[in-house]
Amino acid sequence: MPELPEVEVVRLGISEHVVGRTITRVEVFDVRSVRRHLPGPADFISRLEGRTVVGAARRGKYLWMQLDHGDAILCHLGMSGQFLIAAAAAPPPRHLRITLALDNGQELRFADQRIFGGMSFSEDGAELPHEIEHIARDPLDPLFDSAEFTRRLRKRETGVKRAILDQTLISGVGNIYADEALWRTKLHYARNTRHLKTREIEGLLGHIGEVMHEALEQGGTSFDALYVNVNGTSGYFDRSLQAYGQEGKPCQRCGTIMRRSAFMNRSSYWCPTCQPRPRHGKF
DNA sequence: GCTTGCGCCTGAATGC
DNA sequence: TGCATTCAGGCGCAAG
Repeated sequence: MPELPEVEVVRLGISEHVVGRTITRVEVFDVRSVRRHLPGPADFISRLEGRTVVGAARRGKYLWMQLDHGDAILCHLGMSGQFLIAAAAAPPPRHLRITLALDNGQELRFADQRIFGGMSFSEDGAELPHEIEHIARDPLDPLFDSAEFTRRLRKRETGVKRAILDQTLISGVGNIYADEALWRTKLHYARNTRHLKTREIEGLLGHIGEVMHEALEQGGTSFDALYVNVNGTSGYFDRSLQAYGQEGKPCQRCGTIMRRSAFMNRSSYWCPTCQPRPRHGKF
């Protein structure tokens, strides 16, 4: 499950291995991986062949390869997407969906088991693809505006976790890091956004950034010439999670048994002592 | 305009 | 053993 730090690692890998190269040939092995490209796979292929990649950019979990003449290839890893760099002669990985052959004998390969991810061509999208103009800046973005986030959060009438998972308010926060940041801030996921104290919002923002920076430090060196990114599971997931997946284990802060609750067709993990459930109508 | 829940996907894990 | 069901989650979209 790639979270924002893993996507940033992928972006760095593409910067190093793909930028400056020209795409000589494109193969689409599963049309569902280009379903966001509405004109279809044939158009996708014809738009890319012969183009040169001049940069790699990211907003939230979206990343795009900037092309010559101001266009872009917009990419999302979804749940299981991976980019790999390999020699053209190397055996294809499992779940290979798209191959971009480069002018140095290597290929950029997109593998994606569950096909939640994909690629599309974005005309004039080099600066910011119009398809993702609605996506808010992410906490690693130097232009992220904390005051604006606080103002917009307060206008919401919903649970705090639901809000931080909303990509139009703040991007790049997934289910796992949301639980981690809420645990660190000692906030229950259902706390009402409208009644959060300023210091609670500031604390939450600080902890979101903290979680992401820690993951980035751990995952930032995990690619080499063979793998742009091994996959979404950096060592961070195994060693450093203090909330997500910890149901039935003692809270690492107070020892209370951690709980899991159904939330938006998935799960929320929380400590009943550190993150007390809001009383109805009170919070 | 804002909030909420569904559907897309596969394969590992679980249940019978 | 084998088949069926459940679960995981990011995001767009439609409905409320």
